[in-house]
Amino acid sequence: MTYSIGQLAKAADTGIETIRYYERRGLMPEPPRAASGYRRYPDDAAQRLHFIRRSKRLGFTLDEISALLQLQAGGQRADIKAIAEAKLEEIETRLDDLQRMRATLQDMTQRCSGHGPVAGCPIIETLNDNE
Amino acid sequence: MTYSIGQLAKAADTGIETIRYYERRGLMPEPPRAASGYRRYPDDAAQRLHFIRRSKRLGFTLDEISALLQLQAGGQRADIKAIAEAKLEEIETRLDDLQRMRATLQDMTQRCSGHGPVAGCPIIETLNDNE
DNA sequence: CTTGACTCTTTAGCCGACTACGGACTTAAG
DNA sequence: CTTAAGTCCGTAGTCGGCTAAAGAGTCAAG
Repeated sequence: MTYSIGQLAKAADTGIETIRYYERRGLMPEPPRAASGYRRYPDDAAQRLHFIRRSKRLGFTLDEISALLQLQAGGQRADIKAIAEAKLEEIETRLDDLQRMRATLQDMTQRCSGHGPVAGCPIIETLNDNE
Repeated sequence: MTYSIGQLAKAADTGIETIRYYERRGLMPEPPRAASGYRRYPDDAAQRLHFIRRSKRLGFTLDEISALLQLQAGGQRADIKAIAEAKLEEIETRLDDLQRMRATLQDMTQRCSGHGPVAGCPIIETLNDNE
């Protein structure tokens, strides 16, 4: 069984343009074509596309996903793990940043009554504090 | 005392180009010019730029910062608070997303020995799982 | 057979926030 | 006075990941 690009898109919940974009980027291999020039995707294309989408949801960039796909086709487990660990660290850094931002925003909104004029508003005052 | 654009940039730890960009965007008012055409910033320009940078670090977009600056110059505290609360929610959503990503990445990296061939690597297997 | 949905390619645009470039002029330090 | 550093302006490029549009050809249902 083969998929048209539209069927494949539906199966992976992406857009057609996205699939063609992945092809241009080298993430999806060029599929065989029908006589008309239409792409005819074999079964494993869906699997590959799912891999890409799932990796993306975990925060991997398309370049990183490229690397993962190449390693999947023949690489060392250590290399895969290294990429995942690097991503984990990256996400933890972003979490730390966001948690700090949240703390400040929480503090600001709690201290602001939400009534009256802007003069003396704790939020504005906090934003005006240098450092 | 006045600042040249370079001095102002240094004071707020930004680039000169950034300041001119903020001017084009309407975040920084157009300063008076010397006879040569050079920008001469009054003292309060530094304050305003600090406000912008600090807001940015908290996750506000330049458009949101525009709104905050306008409210600062004459608005209701409720409007300020609404913007801050919206940003807080946005950040909490992003935190939730990242925490889910972290959990999956942690699980994957812990289950992967990091030794041997890719075949059977838990990370790859997880990425291949549909849904 | 018709018609509407699908697909093709190439090229360009979008988001946000800068950042760079080039060529000319001005200022500050020595 | 010299010279290096600063500044001017306008335009265009960057990053990542799509997304759109135009215009033509193709497929599937009725």
